Amino acid sequence: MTPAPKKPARIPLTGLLDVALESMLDEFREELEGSEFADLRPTHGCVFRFVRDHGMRLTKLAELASITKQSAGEIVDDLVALGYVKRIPDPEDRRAKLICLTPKGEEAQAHGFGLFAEVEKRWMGRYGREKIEALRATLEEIAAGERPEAVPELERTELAGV
Amino acid sequence: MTPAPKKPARIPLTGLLDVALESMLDEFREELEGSEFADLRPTHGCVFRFVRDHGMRLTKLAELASITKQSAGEIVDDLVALGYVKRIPDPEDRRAKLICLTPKGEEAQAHGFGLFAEVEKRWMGRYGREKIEALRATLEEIAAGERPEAVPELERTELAGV
DNA sequence: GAAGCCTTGTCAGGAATCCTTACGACAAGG
DNA sequence: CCTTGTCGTAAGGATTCCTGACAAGGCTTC
Repeated sequence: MTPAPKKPARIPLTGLLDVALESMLDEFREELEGSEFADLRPTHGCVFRFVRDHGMRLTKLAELASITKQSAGEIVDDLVALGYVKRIPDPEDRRAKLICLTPKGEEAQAHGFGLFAEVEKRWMGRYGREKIEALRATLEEIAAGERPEAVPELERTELAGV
Repeated sequence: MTPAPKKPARIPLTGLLDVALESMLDEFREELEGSEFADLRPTHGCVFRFVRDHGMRLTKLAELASITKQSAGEIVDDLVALGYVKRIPDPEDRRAKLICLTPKGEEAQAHGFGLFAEVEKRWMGRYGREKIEALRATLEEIAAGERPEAVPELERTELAGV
């Protein structure tokens, strides 16, 4: 009588990934709401996620974020208006502009990364440090395998490890 | 010389979850495109994800999918027009209707679940059976902890296991 | 260096998705 | 009944993202 009466019908992994992702983002957004960067909307995240110190071209950002240049342009327009990013001419190509974080933008990025780290630590307390670390390790491997260009941080780490 | 020159700055778990989720969905959608159910759009997924044999009310579906009743209604309208679902009066409440899968809808759901199982098996070959199984186990625990109502399959499994 | 072609970013228009507000129909408790 | 709340729907709007087209600048080839 132990086995289930019907086939178990495993829930798709995508459903589990989605629940985990959305739950984590909910915690993040709630905390961001209460911060001094409450004027940032979810859409703006792709910029803070991908743009680093040296700046990035719009086309590259759009490619990484898997959106069109037009959409990326609108998002950047917003962030420029809010004072988080600026466009500077690309010294290597007079057509292009580098999207750079302003000091305010860098503060926001650091704050956001800090919030994410807090949420992860909280989940470690909730589900076990080792499980979350194993989860991260596996996900890093998957991300590096499926979409390495979207996780440049990992490449550096890999290089350091080799 | 082993430690990194700068702080590692861990990539947020949300970014990793996002890459894994989108990669998996990409594989799924590509295969769905080539199937007989190519007229299904990503938005329609929430219905097949949550509606089971006995049917479900619109309000409940909207709550599970974290969207408004109006949005859910539009999606259901679409699927009714495509012949995947039907609305039947709820015998327990004359205001309500139960959203049920038609035979075609059940075929599509089974096909979709099969595709997801295939993708997962493929990832097992790519990243190791044990890692993917551990990933699933941890994600199931997280999903049950963060949003149990969105993964009813797990409740049943838990009950059977207890 | 001129012609042709590619890339960069932008503009214009539209499609898709989801929301807020409001409402009629029905249910449940007094 | 009458009030209150829930179920589903209608109408209109906001957001997000897309397709198509374009000028400006770079790149290749002759």
